[in-house]
Amino acid sequence: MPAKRPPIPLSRERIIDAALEIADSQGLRRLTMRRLGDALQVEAMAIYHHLPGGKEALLDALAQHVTTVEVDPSGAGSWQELAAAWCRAGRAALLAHPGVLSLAMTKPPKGSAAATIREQTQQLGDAGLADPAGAVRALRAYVFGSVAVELQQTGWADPKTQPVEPDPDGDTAFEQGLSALIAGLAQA
Amino acid sequence: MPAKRPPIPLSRERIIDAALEIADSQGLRRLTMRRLGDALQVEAMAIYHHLPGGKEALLDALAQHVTTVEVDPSGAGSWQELAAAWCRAGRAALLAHPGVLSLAMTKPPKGSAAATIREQTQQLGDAGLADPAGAVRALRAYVFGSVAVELQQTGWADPKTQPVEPDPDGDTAFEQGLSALIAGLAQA
DNA sequence: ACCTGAACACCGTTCAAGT
DNA sequence: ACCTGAACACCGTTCAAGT
Repeated sequence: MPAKRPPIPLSRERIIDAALEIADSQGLRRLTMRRLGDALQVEAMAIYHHLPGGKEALLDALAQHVTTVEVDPSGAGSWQELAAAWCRAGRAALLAHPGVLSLAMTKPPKGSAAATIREQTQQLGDAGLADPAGAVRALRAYVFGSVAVELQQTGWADPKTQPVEPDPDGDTAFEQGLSALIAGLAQA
Repeated sequence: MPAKRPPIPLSRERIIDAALEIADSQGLRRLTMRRLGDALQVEAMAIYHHLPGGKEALLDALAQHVTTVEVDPSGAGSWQELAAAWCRAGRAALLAHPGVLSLAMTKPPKGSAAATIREQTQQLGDAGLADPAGAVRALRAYVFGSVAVELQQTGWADPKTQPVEPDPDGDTAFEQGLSALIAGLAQA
């Protein structure tokens, strides 16, 4: 008979991971401090010790987690390729955690999420784009929106249990719209 | 002293209007069956009589309300103008009720919302666009996303009380990205 | 037919208390 | 320092009961 395993100490990171798993598999509505405590083998109240802001801070952290992305600009030959790389990375991060998309789109970007936007703007400016701030705004809008539409279309509704299979239709639709938008930005 | 005014009978429409007002002014998190009942001068339980699906049905109805739009195609000379008209109408409907944007983007379109998509696709096909379904998907994505980004930028966060003032920056950013996308669709 | 009151299982969060 | 137990105000929803 195995001994009772010593409890892994709670941490901000473990809390966020467990919360993402619950939101993705059961929907944001079922992400509850008490359920989160259960998943972490701990009373719900213990969470407050590691996340002082309570549930609101947890939701902020989840939004930040799926909107923080890095792209290495050295691989891209033109601002068009660079913009496309940022968009693909952003889409992948959002699709990885469909349960918290609504938070990602709703919460104003803070911390690492805001840093992501600044870096993207900087890189596109360096790559020679005339209005990088406007472009980043348009590209972000497209990424958010296309992921939302894709999840609507694949039938991932909030409380369902469907894992997100990579959707070839979603891929090509995304790439087509993306080329269209980038082509349009080049003419502006 | 005025007499106690006779209670206006409850109706699905009054319920939805009151719910939108609460969500817009106080945030979706504070939209509660009990608070909704208070706003309607009625016990919360009375609502179930008019909205059999309970709160889930209410949220569906709210999403439907802000994603249902009509556009008269006779005013547009080209599919480009027609597409722009649909996008502006869609954006206006979403901006009118910022509190339920996350529902609009998350819930799969049903009923009149689905009908809106079908009609838009039909009209753009009639106007000569080659792949109307793909175009509508890209345009919807852009509208959803740009409204989300605009609301993030104007600082409308879920629980705040800010009314949505028309944002000239949002207007021009929207129009610029929109022209870019439509121009790109023309080349596809 | 339409609304209410009481009840149930469940929330988020506090606070004092344990170790 | 880190976690627990009990408590409080508040949820969504049911069901029998009122009118």
